Amino acid sequence: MTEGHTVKENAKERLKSATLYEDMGFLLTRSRAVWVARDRAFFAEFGLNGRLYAVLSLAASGENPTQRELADFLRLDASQIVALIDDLEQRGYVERRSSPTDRRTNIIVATDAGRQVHGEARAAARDGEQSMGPSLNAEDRATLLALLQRVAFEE
Amino acid sequence: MTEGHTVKENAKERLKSATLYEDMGFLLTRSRAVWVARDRAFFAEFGLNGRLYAVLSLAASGENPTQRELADFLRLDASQIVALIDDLEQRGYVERRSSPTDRRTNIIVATDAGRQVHGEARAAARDGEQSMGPSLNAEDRATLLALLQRVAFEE
DNA sequence: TATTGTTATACTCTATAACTATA
DNA sequence: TATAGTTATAGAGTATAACAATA
Repeated sequence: MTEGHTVKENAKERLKSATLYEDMGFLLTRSRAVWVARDRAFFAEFGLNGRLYAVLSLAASGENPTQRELADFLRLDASQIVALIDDLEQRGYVERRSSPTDRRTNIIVATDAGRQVHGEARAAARDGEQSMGPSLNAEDRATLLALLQRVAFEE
Repeated sequence: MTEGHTVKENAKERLKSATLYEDMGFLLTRSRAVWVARDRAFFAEFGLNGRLYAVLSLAASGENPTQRELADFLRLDASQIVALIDDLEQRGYVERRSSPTDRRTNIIVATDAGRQVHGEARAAARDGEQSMGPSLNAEDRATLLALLQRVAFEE
């Protein structure tokens, strides 16, 4: 039993000698999976997931994004934004406001309820990161954030 | 036209003021999407995708992993490993060898052809990163890699 | 009893194409 | 002609449950 556990952990360490352990694509994939699996629990408390949270966050930013701008920023197809907005709108968290200058475009803004939920979900995720997150100090965290911002928005 | 492009880019910059731009989960998700979209072209040349490449890479590592060990290292369910190995085995890139000490377990090893393809795919991805990748210098890249290794394997 | 590999299933995410109404 | 939003569809990725063989 304890031996089994030890063997399994040793295997995990052993495989770190593989070239894959230096592969950026693999590390980004595994890091993201670990991170969102933890976030999921905190967001589920508010009926949200990562994508709904992201849209709500931008809607609550005060920048009045259009659906197209949401799609570009989140790197999702415009068709996916439709379903996400539909969902949040039905719950009364965001509103579609037609632009006064271009009747094709919708401006997405968070309602009071939407801002409230976003604030609570954000706090829950932040607290969760502190209690269960990786052992990154403030400096490491800021460094990682800055590097990811460059990779994420290079295209 | 050029104005439209400018407006769109400004919107993207404008939304960076949102709290989401500091959100680790979002940045990991977007970084991964950007990275694997680029990798996809290089891997497709060899009939591979990110997950097949990862399994092949571990099979070619010389560490003789079992299917269970592959699942743990890649953070995939054991049932997903079955299909990936089936695929690679049919192409003659890996073999299932039953363990001499435990008849339940399969040890996965790359064939000569598998090692060959893995080497070529790895070189193509590396070259592609240099020509199309983010403007990270060697130090930034190493820093990012080390931080991601910690996040990816914290659990 | 517990673990390895396996099959099956459902759900989410992602990628594409085509349509409409406006510009 | 081009763009914003929408609908539809198929494929890839992910999460769970259950089973047979073996430990």
